[in-house]
This record gives sequence, structure tokens and C-alpha cells, in this order.
Amino acid sequence: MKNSQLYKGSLNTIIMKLLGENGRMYGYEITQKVKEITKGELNITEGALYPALHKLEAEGLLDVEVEKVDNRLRKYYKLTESGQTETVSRLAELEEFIKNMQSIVNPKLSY
Amino acid sequence: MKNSQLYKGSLNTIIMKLLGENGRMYGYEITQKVKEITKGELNITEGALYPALHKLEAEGLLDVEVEKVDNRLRKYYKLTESGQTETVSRLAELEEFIKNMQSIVNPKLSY
DNA sequence: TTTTATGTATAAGAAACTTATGTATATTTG
DNA sequence: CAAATATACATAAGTTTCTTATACATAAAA
Repeated sequence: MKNSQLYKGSLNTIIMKLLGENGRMYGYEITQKVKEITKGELNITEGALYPALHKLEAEGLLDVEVEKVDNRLRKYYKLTESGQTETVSRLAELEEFIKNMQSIVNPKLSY
Repeated sequence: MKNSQLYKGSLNTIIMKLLGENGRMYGYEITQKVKEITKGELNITEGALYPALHKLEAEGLLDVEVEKVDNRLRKYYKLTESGQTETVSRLAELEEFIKNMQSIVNPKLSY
């Protein structure tokens, strides 16, 4: 991610949420999707993305299927069952995080 | 911070926002304030806090005043002028970040 | 009297990221 | 047609941020 420090730590959650939503995606597709959703504000770099995907796979949260499309390699990732469970809990954590950050930034609205 | 990865990168912004709001605070006070605001969900550790304060000071964003209260040392920090400017821009970044994360988590609400 | 709270500090290590580089094919543009 | 851009994956070196552990010191509570 080529962005403000704030995005540090949120990459895994972003990946898992997108996979939960779209069934299966390949790496490059994820970067483009995030760029589209955030109107170009968040750009995931390959140096962050691919190691993250590999790690999630190693942890058993993602499955991978390799395919050749237009003579180019694609690695399609999807959530495993435990990945789906984990995604639910990470999204809950994200909501808590956002709520807490909003409490700090906008204390008047927090009660 | 002894929490989910999500908080990585947000500590400086939290510190600066609190200092902007409260005029001046000392380290321990900041940890307690954050704990209070987030109802115990976010606990800033000393190992994260003090190096962060020292770095912000070294960058010219904070000023420090040492005082002895009840025979115990306190280091009061406050924003410098450039610290105030920087706080405004970091809070704007934080709002953008939150907006982007919400677009990802809740795509149906984003248009 | 021992633990907890208050108050600051640093050092070693882990984790996530940036930056740079590498490989390869397909498409677009000048 | 050649060069640049887009598509697609990968890794290695270095930086930053944080966790964990430790250290010192005083005050209050159990």
C-alpha cells in the first residue's frame, strides 16, 4: 500500500472481505478493485499484496487455484471455511476499530 | 497498543488529536484517556507511547515541559504551531481512511 | 508488606509495509 | 513497427511501528 500509515494492518481484512464478497479473485484483480472502490485513493502494492496472500494461504484461510488466461498466469484465491469464519470476526474487529477511532476524533458524538 | 493490527499507524494521530483537544497532557494521562474513551478496548502500551512522543518531539510537532507533581516526574506535551497544522492534515487523512474502509466493508452504502 | 497504581524509559524482536528489482505476455500508442 | 503501458506474479533489502520484557522510582491500597 502506497499510502498513509493508517492503512497498515488493514490489508488482510480488506483482502478477506473482498474474497468473501466476490467468491474468488486473483491478486491483480484485488488491487484494481480496491483502487476502484476507493476512487484511486488506496493503492495496494505488489510487495505488500503477494506476501500477504501467501501468508493467508499458509495459515489455511485461503485456497488457491492456478489458471492460464490469455496465455498469462492467474492465481485465483478464495476463502476456506475457516477463512470465512475468520473474516466474520475480523470485520467485527474492524467495525470496533472504526467506532473507537470515531470516538477519539469526534468525542461529542460518542455518547 | 495491545490490540488488533488495525491500530498500527494510528497512534500518532491519536496522540496529536488528544493534545489538540486538551491543550497539554503527559504520557500516562494519554494512556488513561484513550482507555476511557474506548471503554477499555484500546490500551496504549508504554513501549509504543514513549518512543512515539519522543519522535514527535524530535520532528518539531510537540513541545515538552517537565514538572514534578506529588514528588513524581511528569512530562507535559503540547502541540507546536507546526504540530497544529500537521494535526489538521492527519485528521483529514484519518477521515478519508475511515471513509475508504467503510466503502470496502459496506459497498452498498458507498454510492 | 506485598501488590497495584502512577510515571517515565529503553532494548530486542516481530510484523507489516515500501521500494526496488526481476520475469513474462498482451495491448496500446506514437 | 517500436516503445510504452497494462496485465500478472514474485522476492529481497530495508524501514517503521508495534509488542514484550525489563528497569527505575514513588504513592496508595490490600
